[in-house]
Amino acid sequence: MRNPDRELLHGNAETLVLVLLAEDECYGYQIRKELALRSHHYFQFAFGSLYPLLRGLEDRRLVKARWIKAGRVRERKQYQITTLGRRELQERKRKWRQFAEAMELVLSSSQR
Amino acid sequence: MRNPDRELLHGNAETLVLVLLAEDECYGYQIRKELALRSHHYFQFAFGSLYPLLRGLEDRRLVKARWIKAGRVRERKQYQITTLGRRELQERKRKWRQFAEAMELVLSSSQR
DNA sequence: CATTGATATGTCGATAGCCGATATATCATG
DNA sequence: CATGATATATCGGCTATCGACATATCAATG
Repeated sequence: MRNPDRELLHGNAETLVLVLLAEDECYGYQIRKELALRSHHYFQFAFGSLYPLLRGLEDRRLVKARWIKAGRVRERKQYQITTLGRRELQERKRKWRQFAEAMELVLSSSQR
Repeated sequence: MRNPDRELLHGNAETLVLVLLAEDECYGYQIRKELALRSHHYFQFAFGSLYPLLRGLEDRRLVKARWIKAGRVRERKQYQITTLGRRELQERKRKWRQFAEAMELVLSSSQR
């Protein structure tokens, strides 16, 4: 990806993808563009991260996929979030905020 | 560690340790306790993470260490942050907040 | 008509960071 | 005398992310 700090992304990449899919169905390439847009170009997912990640979500039934061919030979694989995926997203959002809160507690404790 | 979500910690463990050392010198076991305290028991570093991490900071000259023997045979290894370490901490804090901001941008974008 | 860049999906091996298990040793408490 | 807290350390394993590579189409530019 050329994500500015790849270690920080750890465990959050799937969350970000699920956020988009909770809104509307998307295909891989589009997800990448949309995440870049919404994060003011902070997130720039590597394809080597994105496609295996989507496969993982599919295997765990958090999303389901179908191929769309709109005149092109190389089709798009469109993903839709499942009910299970929505539940997972809620849980992940909660955990992220909990983590971020704990981080801020420590980071701000030393500024006295 | 039994950290609630170990993936989320990725890349931030060193930052948390540096925060404490920027305030006052500490030894490993103490750092673990203090981080638990300040994060309302969210962070519970594993020793298998903590000691190699401290060694890494030492190797990169972000901290320096000395052995303290206060009557005990098993001594404490006390760490002090260096000037280089303080610079690194500022940079890491900045990057963390940048990352957290990008996360929130995406997470909140779907709540319309 | 040829080249370039954007679109589009995918695999594979490498890397990095954190953890569990294990080892060792002292000291205070009950 | 046993247990739990204190204290440091190593080693192998896991998992998420990434870089490099492969493949293919289509639109625009010169």
